[in-house]
Amino acid sequence: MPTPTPTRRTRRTRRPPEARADEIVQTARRLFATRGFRGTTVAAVAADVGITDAGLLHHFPTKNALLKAVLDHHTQVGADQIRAILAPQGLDGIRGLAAWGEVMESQPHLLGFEIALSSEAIEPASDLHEFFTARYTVLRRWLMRTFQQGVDAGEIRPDVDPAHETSCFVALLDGLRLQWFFADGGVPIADRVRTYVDQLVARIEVP
Amino acid sequence: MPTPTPTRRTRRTRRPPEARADEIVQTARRLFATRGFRGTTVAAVAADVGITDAGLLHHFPTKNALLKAVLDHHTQVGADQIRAILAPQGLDGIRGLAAWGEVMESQPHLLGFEIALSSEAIEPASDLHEFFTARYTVLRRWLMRTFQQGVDAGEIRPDVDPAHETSCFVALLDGLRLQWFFADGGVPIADRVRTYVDQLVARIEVP
DNA sequence: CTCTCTACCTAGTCATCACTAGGTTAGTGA
DNA sequence: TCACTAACCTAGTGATGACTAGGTAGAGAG
Repeated sequence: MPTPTPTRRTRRTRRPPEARADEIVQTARRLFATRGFRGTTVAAVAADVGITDAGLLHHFPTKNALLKAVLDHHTQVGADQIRAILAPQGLDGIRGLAAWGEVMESQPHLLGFEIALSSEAIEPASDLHEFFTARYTVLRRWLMRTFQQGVDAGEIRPDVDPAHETSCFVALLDGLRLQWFFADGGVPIADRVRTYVDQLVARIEVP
Repeated sequence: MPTPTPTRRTRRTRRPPEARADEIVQTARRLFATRGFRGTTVAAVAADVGITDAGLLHHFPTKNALLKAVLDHHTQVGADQIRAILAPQGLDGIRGLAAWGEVMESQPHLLGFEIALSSEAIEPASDLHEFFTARYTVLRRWLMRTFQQGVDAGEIRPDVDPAHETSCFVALLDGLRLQWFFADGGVPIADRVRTYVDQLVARIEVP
């Protein structure tokens, strides 16, 4: 038995930096989603991409820089989705929320990502805290505006409280996300959201 | 300058093992709530108690043993609360859920605990995953039974789906917990829960 | 073909942290 | 008062993981 695991010395596949950086961010997002930020090692991300940890740190100088890039990417994607769903105004916008559950179900890794990171974002000092705070603020502002449009247009009862409805709907989404992971047998997120929105519309629309 | 930091050699305060173990579990729960399990070191818990890490490991042989003790304690306390709130049967049990928000608001450290640990519970292998799964199962079973009692007693409309209402209520609680930490200015959890339950009761009760 | 630039590697360093071996002293019971 | 148990301590060990210094080779420019 000669050399143990010869491993075909240095089969390097060199890639343009931008493409490699994208690949790293995608992989990191996937691993963060299952093991969290602290629970994911730089080496693990690098191995999944097919390079070494030192190789990865050539693209992102520190682990925190990688986190920042992942959060930026995530924010970008999330904002696009929010915009798409909340494009219609007023009550139609609210009706459109029924589709949100399907969006969530189609991207389970995305669900894990936010759960995994939310815990590490509790201490107010962290980058993560800022990220989550910003995300909530944006989402709530969009939703509240949509409710308010409906009220102003006379489609929604004037006694409906946009702040309350917004809080509850966002809470529903976050809570269902958790159940997706922990309830045995799985929770039909899309069904739950659709039914909730149906009941919501029935309750708030002007007859 | 002789000895640096003399630190009053060995001011040992020795305590009976049971009292010390309790103290350690309480402290660990508090630290887990802000930094998570991975983010909390054994030494940090020990220092907060006033002993060394080795001293702590005399009471709990490994960090995982400590986690298990904390989870057991948490489960005990949580189960007592669930039982107390869901003591009334049927529609009255549902009406009683309005008080849940106040219970949550009165124990913010308890909120953090579950958020902090839920993220590390995503991977199905961990002790934590089992803990959360069990917790959800118990809570859902209690709630579904209460809804079903109401339907059977003719207090709740027969077309109400207990599984759906249960999912949504639990999701609301979990989601509000998150908002408690991330929404600027804070979310009035108790108000949100009470209003939600009022609307729920109005929607499902037989006229 | 050669030159150069840089993506990537090898081989470390250093800090952190769970855990251990063995000593020390505070209480407790006789 | 005198052991004796055990709740602590000191001082490690080894594993892990972020990050670094300096070398190597792939690929486009000329």
